[in-house]
Amino acid sequence: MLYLLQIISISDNKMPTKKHTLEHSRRELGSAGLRMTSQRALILDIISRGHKHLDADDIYRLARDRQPGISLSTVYRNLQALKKLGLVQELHFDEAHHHYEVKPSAEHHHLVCLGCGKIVEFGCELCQEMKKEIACKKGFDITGVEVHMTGYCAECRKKRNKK
Amino acid sequence: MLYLLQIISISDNKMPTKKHTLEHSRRELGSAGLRMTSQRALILDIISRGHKHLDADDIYRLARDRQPGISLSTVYRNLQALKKLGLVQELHFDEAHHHYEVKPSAEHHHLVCLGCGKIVEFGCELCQEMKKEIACKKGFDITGVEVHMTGYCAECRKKRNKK
DNA sequence: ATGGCTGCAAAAGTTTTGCACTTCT
DNA sequence: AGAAGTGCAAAACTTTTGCAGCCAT
Repeated sequence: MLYLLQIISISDNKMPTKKHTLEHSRRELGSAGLRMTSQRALILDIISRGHKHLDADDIYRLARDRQPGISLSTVYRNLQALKKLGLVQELHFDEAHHHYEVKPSAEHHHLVCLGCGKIVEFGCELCQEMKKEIACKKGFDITGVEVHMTGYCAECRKKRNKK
Repeated sequence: MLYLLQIISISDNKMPTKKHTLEHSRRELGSAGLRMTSQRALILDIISRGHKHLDADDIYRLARDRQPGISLSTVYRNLQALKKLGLVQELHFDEAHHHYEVKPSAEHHHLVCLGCGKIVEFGCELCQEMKKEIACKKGFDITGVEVHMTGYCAECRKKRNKK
């Protein structure tokens, strides 16, 4: 499976600190009848710290470093729960990997280099316009936008030309 | 795994007929040292006819209806070969399914209703601008853009409000 | 003829589930 | 207390691979 998760923008406008997001998560969990367990907190922490793109297994291994007994099922179950809750959001990348990342507040998208695999994030004002346009045209209430571009970065283009 | 394939836009401006795409495919295959087999043709035909979003298994079952001996490995191998060749392109949707669709000529994107699962396709001129903007800002040569929006369609909104 | 392709079966990998036990609230 | 959560192991899926024979070119 290949997808990404990102923590949805914290809805208050203050700088979201770790404490904020943890408390926020706890509230969200609570109001859904779910609990905050050490595993859950650990997983949330890993996802929100890790500014890299982590997959389920990466998260599992990182979690195991800090809490050796944790099981992979727990990771999967929690990713699913958090996703369902809306605390975490799936993105979909290339074929073989699932990654996870934080999205502190601003909506951003991904640009993947097909040469070196580098992932660049970018913000985009046009997306907002696009969203409005499509919402209007199709009569949808749009809740999420994900833009995924692929191409070759400057360095890889240079390398390619040399060959 | 969850991704979509779509036949990349036929590069001549004539209305792409089945014959055209098949010949085109054959040429592309040939120049890569690959062959056109009955299975390959069948799979290509299924993908290019099926205007629905089919996953690997759907394709397998449809193929089996017409050629009972075909194997799932063959479907996978072909999807991969066609993808590598660029005759087919992967998209990434929601979590649990892989779909395939045809993209006759114009770039288009997807809007998924979270209520009823309906998938609406849309074209978007802003995307071209967006592409240019990002290419320029990040120094990339951009080869593909995929936009994926989620939300609720008019009907599902009505239903929701009634509740 | 010869190198790509296929079917079959087995393997590899990822995600889900059943169950008994534990732990938040 | 009671419901949600956990670990473990097994199951369910999806995708990939090895191999012997087949078939486009």
